[in-house]
Amino acid sequence: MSFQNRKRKILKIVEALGEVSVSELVSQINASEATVRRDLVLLAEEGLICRTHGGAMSLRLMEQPISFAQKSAKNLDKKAYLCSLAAKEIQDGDIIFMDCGSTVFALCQYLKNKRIKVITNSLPVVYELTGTEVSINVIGGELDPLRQAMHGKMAVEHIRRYHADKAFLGVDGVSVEHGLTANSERESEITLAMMLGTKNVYLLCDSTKIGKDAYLQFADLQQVDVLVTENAAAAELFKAKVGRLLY
Amino acid sequence: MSFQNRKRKILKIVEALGEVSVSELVSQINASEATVRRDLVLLAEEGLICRTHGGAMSLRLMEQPISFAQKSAKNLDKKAYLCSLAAKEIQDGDIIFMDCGSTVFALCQYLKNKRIKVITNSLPVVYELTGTEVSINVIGGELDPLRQAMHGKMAVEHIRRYHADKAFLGVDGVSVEHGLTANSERESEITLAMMLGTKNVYLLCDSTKIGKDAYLQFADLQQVDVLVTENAAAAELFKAKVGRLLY
DNA sequence: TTGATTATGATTGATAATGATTAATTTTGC
DNA sequence: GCAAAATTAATCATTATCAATCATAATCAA
Repeated sequence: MSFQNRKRKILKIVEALGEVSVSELVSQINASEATVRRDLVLLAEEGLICRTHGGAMSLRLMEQPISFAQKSAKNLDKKAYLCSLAAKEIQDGDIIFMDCGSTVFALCQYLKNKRIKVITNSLPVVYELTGTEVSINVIGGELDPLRQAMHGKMAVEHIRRYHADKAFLGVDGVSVEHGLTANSERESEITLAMMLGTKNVYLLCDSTKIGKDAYLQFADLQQVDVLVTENAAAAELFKAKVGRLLY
Repeated sequence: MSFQNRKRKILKIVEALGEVSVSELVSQINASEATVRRDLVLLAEEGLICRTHGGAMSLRLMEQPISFAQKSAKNLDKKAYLCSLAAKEIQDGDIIFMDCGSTVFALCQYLKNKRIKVITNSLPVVYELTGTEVSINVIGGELDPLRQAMHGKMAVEHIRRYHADKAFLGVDGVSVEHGLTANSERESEITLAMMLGTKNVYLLCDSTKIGKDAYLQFADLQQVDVLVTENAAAAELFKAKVGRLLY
């Protein structure tokens, strides 16, 4: 079998199983351990798989699910900046949706003295805003313990019942080509429901998310009224696509 | 299994459960204690988890200093006793309502290892049960910052959508003459809604509540299936009025 | 054909990962 | 505050895996 063919097969197997051992590949493909190893090294150099001790892993599995605290610590100054921009758009009396992204969470600190109503499915947001001027409406539903947020059918229905002046939303990726993308279907349902229940959709996006595509496309750029980011250059890419840019 | 994959799994488990023991990880993952420990050390060095004596914690939980457990220290032994009674009534697979009283909150500690679904409007209950075996459904609605619970029309509607096997409820007062009474109208709405959506209504009542009347009567004793208390003498007063006594 | 080149397989010493053991440390119960 | 119990870090032995090397076979050009 040619190298090209083996490479294809190996990639397929790795993607299908997530993780494979060298010996497993040896038995699936008709080749010696030495050959399989050489192939794996080459594939890893091309950045197509992740080499592990004993075999290989798909890159998909490699991206570690970082914790919420970590996520919110990441790019903190970027987030702080774009959140301060976003916060200026919020007036007393506003009713706003906030979803469960870490960027959106960073917005909390700018809201504490505002007399607004926040409707959210994010427990960290709830914790952060309890005991402040903000009045909170918690979106009910099944608790996703990993994301510390409520998801599911009931949550979506809850959102449908309300109408907000503004929605502040996060995504896992946004690009001119593929619009808004997310890694989790359940999470994107929530984000989408909030978009539909709001006059002014604000997308909070630090530049690490821009140009990146996550696995599920769930909305178009046309549905975004204001794109808030900290990177002017990145923002300009979207000039014609979204209602307004804020940076 | 490769280190990468173990790392992923460990992170996932830690994030989902909030806190895990080494032995638990050992049984979930196929590896020795030594290996798990080494992994934990590495993960901790990367700042992805927080190493504890005996296991690991998610960073998220590390940051939450407030333990609602301490808040409800009043009549703790009484409550503990009657909660242990109540907990025995709960089987794996049950779906239960829990309202936002402090007595009901005390029940949490007996539920952590049960494979049940809890539907609740109480944030302390949610916090306490996150990271345990229990699957949680959060009742949405307006957050009452004082009681740390969701109330209002939306919350009542949320409850109406569900049906539970058992409801564990608290009251501010209960007497043979005036039945179940509460100090807060909004809170009693929730309790009542839960009663209506359940086959088996358990009323958790330490003896300080018995014979006492709060300002609003919202339900009759006939609607209570099981009265759980720690005081046998007080309980006997209700013998003819409720379905069953547990003390 | 022949010589060079490449791909592959086999061998082997080196390296890495793991599990068991044990002494040290921390926690817990009194 | 001390002793018992639990947990850990450190060490070592074993095993699995790897990279390097060499040998062989296939491929190709001259």
